[in-house]
Amino acid sequence: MINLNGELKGALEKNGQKITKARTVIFELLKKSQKPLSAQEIQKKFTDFDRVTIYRTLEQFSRLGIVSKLALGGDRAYFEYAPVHHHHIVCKNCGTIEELSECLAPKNMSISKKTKKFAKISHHSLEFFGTCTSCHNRH
Amino acid sequence: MINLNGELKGALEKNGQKITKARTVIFELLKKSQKPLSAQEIQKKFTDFDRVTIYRTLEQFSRLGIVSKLALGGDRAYFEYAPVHHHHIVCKNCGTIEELSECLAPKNMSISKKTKKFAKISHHSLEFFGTCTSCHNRH
DNA sequence: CTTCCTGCAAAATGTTTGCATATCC
DNA sequence: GGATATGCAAACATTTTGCAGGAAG
Repeated sequence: MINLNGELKGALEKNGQKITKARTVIFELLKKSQKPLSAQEIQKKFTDFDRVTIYRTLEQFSRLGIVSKLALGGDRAYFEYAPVHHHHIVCKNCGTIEELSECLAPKNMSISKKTKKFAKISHHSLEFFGTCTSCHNRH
Repeated sequence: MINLNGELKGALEKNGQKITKARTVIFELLKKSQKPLSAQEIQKKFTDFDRVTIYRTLEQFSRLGIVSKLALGGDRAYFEYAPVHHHHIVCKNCGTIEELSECLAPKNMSISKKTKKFAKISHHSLEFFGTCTSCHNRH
């Protein structure tokens, strides 16, 4: 927690927003997590913060572009610190999420050529679904 | 509506489930739609069906594999009749959805080689986001 | 006439908003 | 001290569940 926060501090100050306990610890948690986290998972770690604070913080981080918000097919949103864009595999059975290293999707440019109705492509989401080994073995 | 329903009829009968008005018209609507529809959009077309019936029907179709359920980043689910797998572009501003013709994602097999934790990959979701021409022009 | 479906009411879940108080700078 | 954050309560939106009456085969 020493000064891993330069990045966060910069993004917040640029917008006249304050460095608070909640923002710092939530950012740290996302940064060290090996997988995307939902608001509830974060809340479970920090029961002393109200869930509203967690939602507001995550939304803000996503707005500032310091974390990404993912739609992984379930009923809730996931957030991850992802300086390098990548994809995920989600277990249909237990929800386990694994990250895949590099971006495997076609370039936005090649998509622009295929659309009639869009002026600009800004990003994409590529997620895989399947069965993780432990659910698979457990039959 | 004459006999476009062979497909639906077969899938329902195989599972001892009944062919009803709601199922028939919702299936027809999805089949002729050029884009994925949400439960609310369907309800708006068929105000005489309860929204619960619409949710149950869509969930059933998705379970039977005759429609696909999509997570397009918003807060609700979308459903489409998609005998041929494809992707979409969604306008970040107005939500307009355009279909892209073919599948552009890497083959599941090539993904299997990249994961340590998964025994099987069953499907994927690839969606693009951007600004549609009409939102772009409207500034 | 039995089984499955639908509507209604109610609940569950995830997320957002309003406002008074607390915290940051 | 002034601006921004937080907690609490309440609202909201989407989706799910329970149950009694209705339609399908």
